[in-house]
Amino acid sequence: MIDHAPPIQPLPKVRQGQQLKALLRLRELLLSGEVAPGERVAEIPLAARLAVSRTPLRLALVTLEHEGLLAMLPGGGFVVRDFDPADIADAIELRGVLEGTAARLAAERLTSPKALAPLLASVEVMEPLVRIAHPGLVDFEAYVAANETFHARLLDLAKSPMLRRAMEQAMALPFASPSSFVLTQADRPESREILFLAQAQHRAILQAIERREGARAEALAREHAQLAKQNLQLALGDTELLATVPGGALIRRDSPVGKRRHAS
Amino acid sequence: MIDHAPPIQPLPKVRQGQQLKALLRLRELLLSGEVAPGERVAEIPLAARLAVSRTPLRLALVTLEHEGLLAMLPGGGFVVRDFDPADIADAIELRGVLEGTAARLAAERLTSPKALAPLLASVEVMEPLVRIAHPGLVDFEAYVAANETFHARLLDLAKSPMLRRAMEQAMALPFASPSSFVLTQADRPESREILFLAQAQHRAILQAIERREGARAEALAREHAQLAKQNLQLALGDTELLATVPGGALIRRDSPVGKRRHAS
DNA sequence: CGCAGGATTGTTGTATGCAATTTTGCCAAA
DNA sequence: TTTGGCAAAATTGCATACAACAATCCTGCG
Repeated sequence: MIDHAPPIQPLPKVRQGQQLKALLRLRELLLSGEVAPGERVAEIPLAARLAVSRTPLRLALVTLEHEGLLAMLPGGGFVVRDFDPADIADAIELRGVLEGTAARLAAERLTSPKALAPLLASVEVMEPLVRIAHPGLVDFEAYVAANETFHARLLDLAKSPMLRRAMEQAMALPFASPSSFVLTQADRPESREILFLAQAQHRAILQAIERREGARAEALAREHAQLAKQNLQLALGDTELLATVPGGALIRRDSPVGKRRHAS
Repeated sequence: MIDHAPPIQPLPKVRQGQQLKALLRLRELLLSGEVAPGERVAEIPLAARLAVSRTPLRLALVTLEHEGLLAMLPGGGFVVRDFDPADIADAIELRGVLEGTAARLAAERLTSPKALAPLLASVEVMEPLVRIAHPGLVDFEAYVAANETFHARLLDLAKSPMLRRAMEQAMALPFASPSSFVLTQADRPESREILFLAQAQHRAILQAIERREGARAEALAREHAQLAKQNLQLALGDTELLATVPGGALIRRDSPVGKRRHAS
């Protein structure tokens, strides 16, 4: 029994020690909005807050700048970035393009139908969860997990370290992640229908890859991402909903009631 | 006077001082191969060589890791990465996909024909340079400059900061840059023909955007990138040629004599 | 002679002190 | 009241010292 395709180059992109602590805690602070967008990130108090010294903190700052959550200031130092709805939409569009490419490459580079087993497995996990006839509430947690697995396996099938890098970079912004807006419809009555549509697309993508129909696979994966964009539009109208999405605190809605800009 | 404009738009992604010096010099050392692929990067001697201290050097190391030129080691520290032909091909493919998206967005988001002026200007600069009837040698330097301008203006027209980010990341690998393999054909007799073809694609992309034919613009931009892939194949067979391309020292050819591994 | 254990050396990760530059606050002058 | 400039304060950037960790080599024992 062979675990499927191992990574070609096991690159340990993982920091360790204080630097990792700073990175994780600060990222959490940013995504939760505890350190607000527009706010200048002061190193010394932040280092104290994170219980690390300035040196590893500074490394983490540079990393987060590359991830896109921070921006450099002309005079030095960093600010917390924010994103307007157009940015979010473009981020999702971009993910769609990259996933489309992954799907196409998966189709073009498929060697044996057996290689599709992991992808198929994730699809089959989701299948019963989205059945419209299925009684009770949707198990969103299980769906999200399987959904992310699906997208991860799809990326595996593309067999392209370069594409993987690009995808990781694109999904560093949390609201660009495949499942980011799934939970926004947890309470909506039509949620099951939407998930059913998404699942239909999953199956279609799988089929297209299996038949080596690269162009179709690409188009389907792109359209799949449009679903997220649609959910974004819904969420933008509902402040509470927006607060539940991962990086929701970073989304700037152009003055719904009044412009609020507070430092700390 | 709190008449603040909200935009944090102007992102000065520019380092300064010692950090910048370390970044530029080290990047140069990496691209030229003076610090060879596979080699572990020792901080202390390198700091001495670059005439900076370890602190700014370390920041530069993290940056270069994000750019993809370095990789972290499990025990700590960094190695110089290398890339096999399949990686290069995928990098070019990826650039094609992103530029295709830029072209499509440019078409979809075009407001006025006047906005095309900068793109048109760069096309017209190249026009006389590639005329087959044109006497004398091709002015490659001028062509490369105008070509890069073309691709930069195209990215402008997409009006998408997110796409810009992705593109910058993808082109951090120098051989993925639009002009990287142009110079490899400087001596070839058919160079003018190839450049003429490329220019025809430039014109076609411009026209498609002008007519707001997004799908066509995307397909053309993708095909345009295929030209670079073709030049890559040529360069892979010629060691001397490969040495002239920007990041050529980073390309690993599995065996000296014409061994080519098909990436599919 | 081989292997294991330990000391030693070299390297990276972290902390802190210092210098330089930017920002801020204040006061004076138009 | 506004503006210009100057000084003080705070913050970033840099350098170095120290600590922890890993690899290596030597030595002693089996």
